[in-house]
Amino acid sequence: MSASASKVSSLSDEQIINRWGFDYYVFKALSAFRDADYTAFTHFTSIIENLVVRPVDGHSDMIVKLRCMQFLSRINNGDKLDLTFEEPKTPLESAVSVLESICRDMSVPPREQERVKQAIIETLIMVCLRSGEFTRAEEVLLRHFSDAEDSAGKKKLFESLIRRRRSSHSVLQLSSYADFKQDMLDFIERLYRVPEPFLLQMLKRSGHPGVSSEPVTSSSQDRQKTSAAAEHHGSVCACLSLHSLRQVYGVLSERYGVSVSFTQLQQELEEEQEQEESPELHLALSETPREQPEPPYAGMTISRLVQEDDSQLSTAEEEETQISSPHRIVIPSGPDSDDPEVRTPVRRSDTHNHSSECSPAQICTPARHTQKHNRIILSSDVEPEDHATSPPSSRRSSRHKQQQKSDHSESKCVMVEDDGGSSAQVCSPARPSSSSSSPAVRRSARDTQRQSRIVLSSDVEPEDHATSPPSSRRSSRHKQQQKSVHSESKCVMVEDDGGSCVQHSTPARPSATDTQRHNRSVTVSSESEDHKSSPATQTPRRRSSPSSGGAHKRRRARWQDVSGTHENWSDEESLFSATSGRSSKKYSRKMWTVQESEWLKEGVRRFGAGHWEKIRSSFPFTGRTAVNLKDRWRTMLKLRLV
DNA sequence: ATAGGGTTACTA
DNA sequence: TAGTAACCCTAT
Repeated sequence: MSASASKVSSLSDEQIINRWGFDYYVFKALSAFRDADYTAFTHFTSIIENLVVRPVDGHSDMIVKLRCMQFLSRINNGDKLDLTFEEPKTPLESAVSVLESICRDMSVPPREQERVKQAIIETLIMVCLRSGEFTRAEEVLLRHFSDAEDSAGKKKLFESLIRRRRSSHSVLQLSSYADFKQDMLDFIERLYRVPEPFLLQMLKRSGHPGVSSEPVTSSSQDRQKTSAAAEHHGSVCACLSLHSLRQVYGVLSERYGVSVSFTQLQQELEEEQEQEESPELHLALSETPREQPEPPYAGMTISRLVQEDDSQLSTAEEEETQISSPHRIVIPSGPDSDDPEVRTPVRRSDTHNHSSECSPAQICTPARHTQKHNRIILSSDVEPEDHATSPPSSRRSSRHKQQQKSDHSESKCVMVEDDGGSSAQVCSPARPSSSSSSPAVRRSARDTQRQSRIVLSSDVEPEDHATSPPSSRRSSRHKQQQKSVHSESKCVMVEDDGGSCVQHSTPARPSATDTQRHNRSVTVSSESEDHKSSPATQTPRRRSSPSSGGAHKRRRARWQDVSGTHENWSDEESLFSATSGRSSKKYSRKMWTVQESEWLKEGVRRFGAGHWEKIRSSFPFTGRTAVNLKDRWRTMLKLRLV
């Protein structure tokens, strides 16, 4: 098939299915929020967080959804002043940052943007006042409060309350935080109507009773049912009537502007069948391939988008299994189907994934169909997850010193990564100096994220505000760094049959497993954070400020109790969750990915070295500060990577 | 916000 | 324990 088809096939089953799950849980999270079931909302965002650490078929609308989730998470926790998503900001200040990101990527009328921002700021001030945090309220007032005339009155009022240290006033009682939350949700929903997720549509089509088709507004009970049903449905064998399929296709193609007719697809499938002798019907959506530039994030795995760590080392892991066992979904002809059951095993492509793609939102980020990337396989024999197959522990390939002449090979590596071939150039459009703009999906310092996990999974536990920054810890003076090292970064590329490449960059580590994988023609996804994080697991040691250490450890332990899988979390895990208290001083290193380095290079090329903040905000860096960028650039220079 | 020196985390 | 990338701190 066409190039698009090969792209499709380059997606792993996990990526595709995770995408479905992602869409579904975003949908659920919004429903829960709408229903004021904030506990459920937190649960769903938690699931999403977990999900996006895995490889996911990431499209630009995924970023939009993630931002919406981030925004709502911050809003949701906005009345808890002791939490932070990005230090040292309060949740609502973080919400403003996310809002700015959202507004950059989607066309939001300036007025609306201003209104929402103002609502957030006012609420924040009220929250501060109610909790007696007058100084903070004053800070916020001075820093953020609109100077618009129509808010002058409010400003005066707040000023007066602050001056008089009044934490109760009729104004403060007037608006409830719950209303505010719903207002923010309305804003998000007006901006971006999340389409019904593919999984729900399939469930509905399958004739499963009790599936609500309403968009985001149905009750959470309904949704619970749906969810249960979906689970039930998950690995069940099903048959899809051609009629149903046609219906679904009709709806979806219309909604998402797919111009290929069902019949065309069938023909294509037949041809394909002939060629492949596959027992399955392969409906590759041959929507006219769009040659336009791909959406900034298209083709990236979300793990890349979120973690950006994939290229550090390729652990490959479970991907091994997917080749041999494609997941297949077979949809039963539902009770409502009056068609004679057509058991033609069907393999078809995509539409589903796009179920969310071309939503009505006015996404400026070139959100486009990327149908080519996905396919749905409808057939029999379901093979439930083998992801469990855990990876070998030794993950890093041994250092291949001097393996490369240096520079050249490095840059090559960069080009190959990512199934979609999305490399550095795929960055979001440079936005001329929106300086204060908050980063895309960016999170705060690492260890705080770790904490936030805990907060998420076991209810807020505000503490260690006291954590005082360590006073100068300089003492033992290290020796001077030596110049040396030219060829530190190695790039080993492994290409599998599918053409996907693995690269091991920089600290190359033991690669026995890689070779094996290679030999076995395994698609090795570039994500890898999970395993690499083992070092992180070794609990950052030293450099602890005495005051924070205890609490920190406690929380860690607690988290580990809860999940037992802490090891598998990346440093960058926390998308939506907040952390309580200020930073502890420990950190664990997060190596730079090739992708990030490429962004950096591109940024420097575009804006020049030294404009770190501008660069940072122009690319989807996550968890990187301008200083980080500067340091990385310094390292790259040292290593002559640029 | 950035530059540059110092420190820490992590690997071999 | 050395080497080093990533990170932190602080002066500007």
